[in-house]
Amino acid sequence: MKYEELDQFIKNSNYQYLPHLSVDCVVFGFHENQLKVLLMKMKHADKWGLPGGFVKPEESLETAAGRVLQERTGLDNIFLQQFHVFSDPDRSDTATKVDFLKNAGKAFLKDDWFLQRFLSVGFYALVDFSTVNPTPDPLSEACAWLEISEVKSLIFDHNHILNKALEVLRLQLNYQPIGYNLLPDKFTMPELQKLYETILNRPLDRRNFQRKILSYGILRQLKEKRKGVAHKAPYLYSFDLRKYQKALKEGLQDVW
Amino acid sequence: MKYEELDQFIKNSNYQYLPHLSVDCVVFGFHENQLKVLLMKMKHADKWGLPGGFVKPEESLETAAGRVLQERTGLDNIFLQQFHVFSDPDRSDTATKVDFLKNAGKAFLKDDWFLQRFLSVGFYALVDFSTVNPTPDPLSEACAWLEISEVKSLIFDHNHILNKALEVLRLQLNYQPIGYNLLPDKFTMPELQKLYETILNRPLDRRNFQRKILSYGILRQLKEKRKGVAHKAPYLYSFDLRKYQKALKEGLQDVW
DNA sequence: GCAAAAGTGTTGGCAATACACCCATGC
DNA sequence: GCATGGGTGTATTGCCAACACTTTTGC
Repeated sequence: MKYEELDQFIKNSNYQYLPHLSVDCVVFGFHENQLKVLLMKMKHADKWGLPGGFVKPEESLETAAGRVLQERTGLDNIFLQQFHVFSDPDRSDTATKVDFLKNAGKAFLKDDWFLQRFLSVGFYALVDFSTVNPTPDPLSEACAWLEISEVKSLIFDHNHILNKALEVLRLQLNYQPIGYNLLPDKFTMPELQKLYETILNRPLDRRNFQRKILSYGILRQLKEKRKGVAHKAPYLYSFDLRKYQKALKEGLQDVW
Repeated sequence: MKYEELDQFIKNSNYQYLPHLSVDCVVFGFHENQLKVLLMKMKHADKWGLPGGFVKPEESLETAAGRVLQERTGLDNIFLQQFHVFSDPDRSDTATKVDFLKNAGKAFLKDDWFLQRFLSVGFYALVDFSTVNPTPDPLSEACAWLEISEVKSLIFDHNHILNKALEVLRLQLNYQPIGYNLLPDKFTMPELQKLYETILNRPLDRRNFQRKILSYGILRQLKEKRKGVAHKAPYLYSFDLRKYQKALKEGLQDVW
């Protein structure tokens, strides 16, 4: 990433974006039976952080988050869900930011746009791992998928944001279908089960899982089977998108 | 409300508060078997709206919402839950605000603080109706409880905010206990049931309701009964606060 | 004694759990 | 042919929904 780009970014921020406000995205992907999250290696700081960005004067938060993720993944129409605003006045400590500017060899003013207090709106995104093209932004030097349990200390309160996203995701599993955004078009029942097990971090019974997930009526069993695999070939499934959307809207089940 | 107060408010806003950002609160109360919401009659506009306010430079959103509600209800330590950020660029149309300033007999500048675009963080609050002392703010001339189904057209996107709050409340009923914040310390089983029925807008079976709610283990049956009522005297109950809090944290039940 | 509200109990059906057997494939 | 993973079936359990009878109180 070129010096001029970062320079440009910092210089233009204060009139390109709304002050005090950012969006941070927890992008979940599923690969080799692991739940992964997209992280950025920050420049001039030996830390990783969530992909994030700022909000333009005419954008909704959803548009802003979508734009940020389009830039970081190359994907349009990502499944995005706002889940919490992080507004602790001390959430992004100034020291870290001052260090960043210093290490970047930049002079800074006491009321630099970049140094102001930020509230951040957390979004989580579910994406098909295989279609993502991770791309760093002006503030970061690398961009990569990390396995959830291997994520160490992140910048600012990003660990907190990530944990909250996971918590919300697990909760939503109870009343929303999941998988359409995380899996390829065709997938097998064991793959879908692994996804659930990975998110819940707990094994599920094969047979009961199948019965339950089929009872939601959102799956279509295809005629084909997965080819070229060891052992018995599993059937391929795809989501019945209409019924899936309906389930998303109306919820899967109610207690009351 | 005196002219000077509104004048003062508008003049001071731009350095007292963060720009572009507001909080709006949907305050639910329960009275005479009805679900009520606290609304404000806006000055110089023949419309009602949600109690709201702005965020000071050193406040978290939760602190800001708590402060606003303390002023509007007289209560401290209100049960507050942030539920969504409303960020449509057109959510608060400028025309309405210009009208407001005109009707208030105020000159206004094109880049008036008050006329800028606002994102609003929605909070919902659950309060004990009987302890609230509704108090207008500088922008409103009255403050009153309205029955949910009798709420007409509100200012800006406040109907949308209210509906979203209701939706979230109904959803949370499925995995969180409710009632501690909405009912007096002692209450009867039929009263608690009416609360649930009112929120869900649907009748429930007496006997099944009792079994289910008791199975959560968050209620304590008291020795006393409600006195001075017609017909058979119902038992009084109170929440076991420790178990109630535990249920709030851990959730009532999981599908997976 | 009658109406209205509240306390308590029973039953049938469905759904979640736990578990077992058979089938296909690679080595 | 054996280990591994996948497809399918069943029996038991427990919970939920529907429903009935009894008790208390005011009039």
